[in-house]
Amino acid sequence: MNEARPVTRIQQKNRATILDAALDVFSLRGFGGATVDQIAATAGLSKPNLLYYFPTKEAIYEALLGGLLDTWLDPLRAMKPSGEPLPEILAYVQRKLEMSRDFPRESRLFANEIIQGAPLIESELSGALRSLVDEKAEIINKWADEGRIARVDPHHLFFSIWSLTQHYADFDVQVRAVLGEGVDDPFPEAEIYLTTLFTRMLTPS
Amino acid sequence: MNEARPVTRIQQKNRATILDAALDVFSLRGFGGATVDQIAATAGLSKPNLLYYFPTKEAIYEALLGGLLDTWLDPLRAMKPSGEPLPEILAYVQRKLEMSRDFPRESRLFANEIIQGAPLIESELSGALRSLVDEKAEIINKWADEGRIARVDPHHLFFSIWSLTQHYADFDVQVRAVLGEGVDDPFPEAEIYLTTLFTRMLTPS
DNA sequence: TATCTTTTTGACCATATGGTCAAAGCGACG
DNA sequence: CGTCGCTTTGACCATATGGTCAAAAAGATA
Repeated sequence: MNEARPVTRIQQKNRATILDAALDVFSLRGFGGATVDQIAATAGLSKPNLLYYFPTKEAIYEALLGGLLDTWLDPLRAMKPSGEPLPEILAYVQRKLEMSRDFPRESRLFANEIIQGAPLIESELSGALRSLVDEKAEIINKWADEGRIARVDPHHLFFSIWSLTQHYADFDVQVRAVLGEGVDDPFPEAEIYLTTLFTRMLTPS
Repeated sequence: MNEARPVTRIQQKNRATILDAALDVFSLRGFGGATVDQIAATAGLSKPNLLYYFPTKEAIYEALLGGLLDTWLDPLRAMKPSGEPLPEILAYVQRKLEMSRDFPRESRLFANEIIQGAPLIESELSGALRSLVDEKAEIINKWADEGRIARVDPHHLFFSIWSLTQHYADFDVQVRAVLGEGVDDPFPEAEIYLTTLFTRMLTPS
């Protein structure tokens, strides 16, 4: 019973290679726009060989998306009611911004999925995501009750954190086009700006 | 020389129908994921008939995208240096939010294009878009110089306006999933939240 | 080295897809 | 009513695409 899946070295390596290549392709073209041949070529494998590791194109996509939402929410999970309100929130913003900087492909994959109606993860959105957000929204409300931050709609606060941080990954091309050649890394300025924004908005008057 | 294109009633109607159907399909599936058959079916036309009005799938896509950026920027153009700073900016935010509410498909089409690297409009991004933004950034800076708003990075200010407002169109599914069944229109609350956010951030301390 | 399992591949298949074309249908106008 | 130009369509085509399969190649194991 020990080897239901005989995960060999080769399998581990090739699965990882395939998923990495698929992330490249899916995040750039979306599910429908991606082809198995493109993924196989990017991975440096023949198409039948790729299909030896994953039975279908859907299976690759699902493997990528599975757990992505979880990873995406880890920074929010880390927001503790015991901490100081503003630093906790700013830390969350910063972690999300770091994810946009370090994992832009994952962000774009996620964005693509949502824009296209989240056919695969809608249940998770209204399940796990929603309950986590509701739970954390309570914390925000409690902090506001205590006068430790200004009162804001907690759900829209989270929306704003998501959109502001993910924008730098998803709309990277636009950001760079607008900032021009002179700016090769928008993230340091983004961090300053977002810190200012949330500090000013949440500091009790 | 009056009728280089003999735009008949039928042509006008069918072109409009096709573009509307194409907007449905492209905004939901992206360029690569959309098929001519889907568009034709949505438009209620046969495929050859559709291709009588637009020579290729690309042509339909380009027709949709052409001018979309322009329309998208109109609210920004309306921001006048002669007005009161905060109301001008809040009006811009509100107009953008209204566009997300009233034209979500256009917003998603645009988002798809950018996420996928903006192959078609990158030149416009670093051309027309960039110069308009630079011009309006000057105004923001001037207002800050005069102490009429708090100082912020104007480019990132625009990024934040775009991302916050478009989020409600592009990530609509997620927004609704998180807010739950009880909320059928997130926009009124969004407007309040965004007004609060930008007011608090931009009001001079 | 011989054997057994895992991995890789060339050849192949059915269907989907973007696009063409000649011919038929239709509507305005003299 | 007949003609002429615009519109529509069924049939068709080449290529792309997701996926299969039997057999060869390459490891692992004894």
